[in-house]
Amino acid sequence: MDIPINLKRLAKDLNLSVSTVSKALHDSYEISPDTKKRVLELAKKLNYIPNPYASGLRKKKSKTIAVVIPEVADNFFSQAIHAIETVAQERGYHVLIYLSHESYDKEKAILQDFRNGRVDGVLMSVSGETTSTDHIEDLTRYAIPVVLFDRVLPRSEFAKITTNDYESAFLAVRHLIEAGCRKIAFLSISPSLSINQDRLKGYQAALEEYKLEVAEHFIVDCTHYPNRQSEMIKNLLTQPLPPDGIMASVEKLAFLTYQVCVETGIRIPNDLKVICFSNLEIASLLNPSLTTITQPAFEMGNAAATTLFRALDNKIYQSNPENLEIPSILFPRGSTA
Amino acid sequence: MDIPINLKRLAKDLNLSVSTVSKALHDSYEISPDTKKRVLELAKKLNYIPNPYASGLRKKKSKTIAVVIPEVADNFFSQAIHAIETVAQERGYHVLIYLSHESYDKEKAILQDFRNGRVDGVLMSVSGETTSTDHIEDLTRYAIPVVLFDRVLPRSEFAKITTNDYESAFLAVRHLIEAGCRKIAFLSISPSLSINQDRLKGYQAALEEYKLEVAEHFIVDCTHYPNRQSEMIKNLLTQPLPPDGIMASVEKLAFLTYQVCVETGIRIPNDLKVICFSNLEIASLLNPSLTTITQPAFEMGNAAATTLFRALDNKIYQSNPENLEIPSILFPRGSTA
DNA sequence: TATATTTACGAAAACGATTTCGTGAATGCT
DNA sequence: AGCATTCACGAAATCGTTTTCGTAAATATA
Repeated sequence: MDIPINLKRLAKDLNLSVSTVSKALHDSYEISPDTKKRVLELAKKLNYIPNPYASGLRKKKSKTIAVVIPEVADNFFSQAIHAIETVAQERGYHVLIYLSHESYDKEKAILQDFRNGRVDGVLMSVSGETTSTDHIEDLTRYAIPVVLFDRVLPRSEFAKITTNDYESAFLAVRHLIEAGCRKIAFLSISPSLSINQDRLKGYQAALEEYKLEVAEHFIVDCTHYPNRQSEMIKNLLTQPLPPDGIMASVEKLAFLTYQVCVETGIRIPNDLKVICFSNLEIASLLNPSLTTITQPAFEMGNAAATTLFRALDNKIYQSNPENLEIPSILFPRGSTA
Repeated sequence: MDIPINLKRLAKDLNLSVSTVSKALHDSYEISPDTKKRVLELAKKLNYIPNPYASGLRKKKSKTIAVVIPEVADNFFSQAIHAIETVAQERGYHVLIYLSHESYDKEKAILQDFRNGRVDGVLMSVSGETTSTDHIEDLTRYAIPVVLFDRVLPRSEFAKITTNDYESAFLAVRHLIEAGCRKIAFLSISPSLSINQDRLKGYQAALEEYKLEVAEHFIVDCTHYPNRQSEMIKNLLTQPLPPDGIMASVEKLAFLTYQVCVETGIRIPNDLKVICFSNLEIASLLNPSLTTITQPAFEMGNAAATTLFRALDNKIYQSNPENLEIPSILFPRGSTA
């Protein structure tokens, strides 16, 4: 069993002091070129890796960021993580990942743990239960920058990376209307999230613009009892006056809609047209191909990470928090033909 | 700007020594119940969080594991991460995530960095370029347990969590044969991976069992030039004597096959039947619904994490490394009807 | 030549928590 | 009462790096 190489070991082998070795490795002007060379050579030969806990303790920097998200099962977050990890790796940072499982309490506990130096910064998409910003402000009071992405808290003082949820929803509903829909339902989860409220407002605005009625029972919140979602959609679609268009706020509800339609014999797009926010690359391979509002997941992850690192570079945090909106793109496909 | 609470601060407020406070927080028998209560109350009130870098340095434990995977864009790894994070969270561990981007050099560099205490253990699925085990053995020489999952290195001494790739591939090809296929092609990436070799062997064995010819030009490796994969599949399918069945080793190649078929007018399943290893929940919604060999991604992630924690609990690492095989399940659907 | 400055390094003090060891006071025992 | 334990705590070393400060020797300056 090998024991790790540390500065003391290098110093002893080279007949130097620990401080000299440390300075040499940091290319300090205090150290002669000769000594630097000797040190670097031995360090390389013995494969010296600095102990991150020791230097983290001393420098009060962890070179680590945290990514806190509700779930990873979603395609959006997979792509976002991909982008984030790539940016972090380029900058020599490490990435801790945490799932809040849509629970505010868990999210809060996770953030709590960051207050004593575990991470230098945080990227977060809030849980469906999160409405308060207290737990996040707690962090920023310890000078830990936080960048929210996708699911953000509006009117908060944190940097935010979002997509144009309102406009996208508006355009999506207009797309349904132009395809002939007159009774359009809105499916969502986590109604308290601003992202969902924005989409709902876009939905409502489009209906009003076209003088269509906004019917309360066509706005379906599928948050609770995840195993009853299918049933709720079925009830919606099999009522006496069913909708002829579905706008789903999340991928999963569109898939459930597809399944319910298979079960009940409702034909897409003939009887019902479907559009949803999604990041599925193979939406075009579905039966029928699914019209999506595709969020720029990779770009948003990339922007979030870049913004965070900018905050970490300027020691001054968020004198002027940056809010960035990256537009989604509507891809018309078979489900709204 | 608040400054973090540390033991010194607690000690001062309580008129105690730092060591007494530390012991009280660890419920040491040396400390009186009264003092413990005082300490715990103040710690709670001031929201004391121990500095992980200080205690990590002292205890030589990071309470952190690393997950090293080739890509996260795949559904398999999303689900595996989900399981891993959940297990880790239960046990109070933190999860660092790293992408090797299918590069051996990157994978090696990532593992290098773990040699000085950054993590207590590693979960890994190797890159497509990885054939040597040296960089992993390096880690175990520093008493850092490694559990490989899904893409493992055969005949290595590390704990391994796999699925039954050989049998699954065999059954998949038999399924194609029973559905009427006689000219079955095998699509893969990363041919050097044992996981792919096992699948290939299963494919070959099934063909031999049914006295079908194993044609070299029906074994297509799409590893290089990712943007030529589509072209390679097209060439395969439009040759004079094209295959009537496709067995794809990874999800993505099946999707590309679908797209090529749309372009070329080849009908699935009439002209061509398709089966693939996949973790897509909505395979049944594709056009046509896709027959899959579904890998137990969540279970494998769960098993890998559990195995790693078992190794971390017994200080004795891998006196007898555990190999676990969790079977995949074949779901017959429209693409092989 | 005498003084000032630069060069190149080492000693030691941090960082915050843990742990070993030591010790005065309280308690037990005979 | 006299001795041995136990109790409850504090001092100090330790983990490995970084960084401040101090200082001999070498060089530059007047």
